[in-house]
Amino acid sequence: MGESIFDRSINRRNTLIKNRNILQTTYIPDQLPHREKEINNIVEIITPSLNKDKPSNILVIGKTGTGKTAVLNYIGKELLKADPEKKNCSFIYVNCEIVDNPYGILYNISNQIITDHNSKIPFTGWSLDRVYETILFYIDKENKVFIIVLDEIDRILQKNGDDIFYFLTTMNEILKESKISIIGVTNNTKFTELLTPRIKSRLGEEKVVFPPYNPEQLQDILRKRAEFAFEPGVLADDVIPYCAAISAQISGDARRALDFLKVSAEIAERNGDSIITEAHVNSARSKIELDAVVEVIKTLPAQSKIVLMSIIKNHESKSTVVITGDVYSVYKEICSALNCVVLKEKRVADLISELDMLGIVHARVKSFGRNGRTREIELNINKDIIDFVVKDELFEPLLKHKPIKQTTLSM
DNA sequence: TGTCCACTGGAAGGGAGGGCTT
DNA sequence: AAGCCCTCCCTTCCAGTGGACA
Repeated sequence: MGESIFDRSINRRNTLIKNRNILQTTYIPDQLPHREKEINNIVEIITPSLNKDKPSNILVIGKTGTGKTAVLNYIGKELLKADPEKKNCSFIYVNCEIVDNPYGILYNISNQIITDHNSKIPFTGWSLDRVYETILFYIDKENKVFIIVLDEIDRILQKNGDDIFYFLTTMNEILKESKISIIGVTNNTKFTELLTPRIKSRLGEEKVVFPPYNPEQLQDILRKRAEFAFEPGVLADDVIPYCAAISAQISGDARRALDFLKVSAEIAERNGDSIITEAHVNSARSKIELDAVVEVIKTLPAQSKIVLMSIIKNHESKSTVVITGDVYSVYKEICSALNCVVLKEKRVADLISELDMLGIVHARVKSFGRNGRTREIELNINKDIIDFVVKDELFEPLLKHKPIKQTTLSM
């Protein structure tokens, strides 16, 4: 057998991590430490469903990484244990971050209710009314309670208003045999304020708040996972406390803490180190931050990239503050150089707002008196990432264009 | 004190693109 | 094939506005 270029790499692999899966943020452990109270709370509210009685609707509120999704998935599993044949209740989970339009949500719900392949709802094409009627029919046919979890529920609200919630919460008035109960999950503490009154009272019959984890709790969580995930003795003593401390500082986010641990281990493995130390955590920290931004920028639509590029160019060429109008004029130039569609001012202004929301730029409204009221736009990414944007293949024609311009000028 | 700038922010609507229905 | 429907991206329209300046 000849030597392969993979040999060295394969020998080095998996020496520290025993079970990679456990460190994944999607992994649901058998126990969820420090969420007992919240679990009990929810369980108590939804227990009536096992007797076909309709539980109250619940709003679950808590920041990212406080275990909301994990708890709900866990409860879903347990509910199935209590009613294995789904005679009295069914648990339905929809992530509204992935499908954020009314049709998509109803489609998703229907997929989990309608088992008969021939009666499934198509993923597009029907009127919402028809989808709604069909779902209603199949729900009622089952004669049981449906618990519908809408994760990241604020996503829908942003784009579509709360009509869909009205649909869902009024279903019970039409249903004869079955009942549905909604569990809305959000990390926006002000979520209820954004709802119209008719929905507010219905959706928030009960509220369960998930507080952020404190450093000790985070340590606990990490230790439980580390025990199964790592080979014994590969973690330096201070690694877990350190991971816990920095994530507690940020927001008590267990997901992030876990990520620190996982990426630290991966970095150590790649370096061929036999022990994971605080230094690895530090590299992990910056790697995670960098990767997140790069990922966001990579997946930006072309027009957004051009707008971002316009902002970058403005900052390169101007020492004064950059405002919406400046960005737009550079934007127009770049578009014509790239030979692509030129959007109108309003749209570009909106794209700037989107970049702001993604945290790539800071754009705050400011009045310049006689010079009007507009946004003052600052970049919120470092030099390396700016380079990354500029080198995007989308902007290659920009480099080629220059010589051509020069020749036309000299003629 | 009022004016006026350069937009903002919200609403409404068009039209392309997906796909179902008859 | 013609007629629907929903979503996405975009344009058009417009009232509203914070603060420098006259």
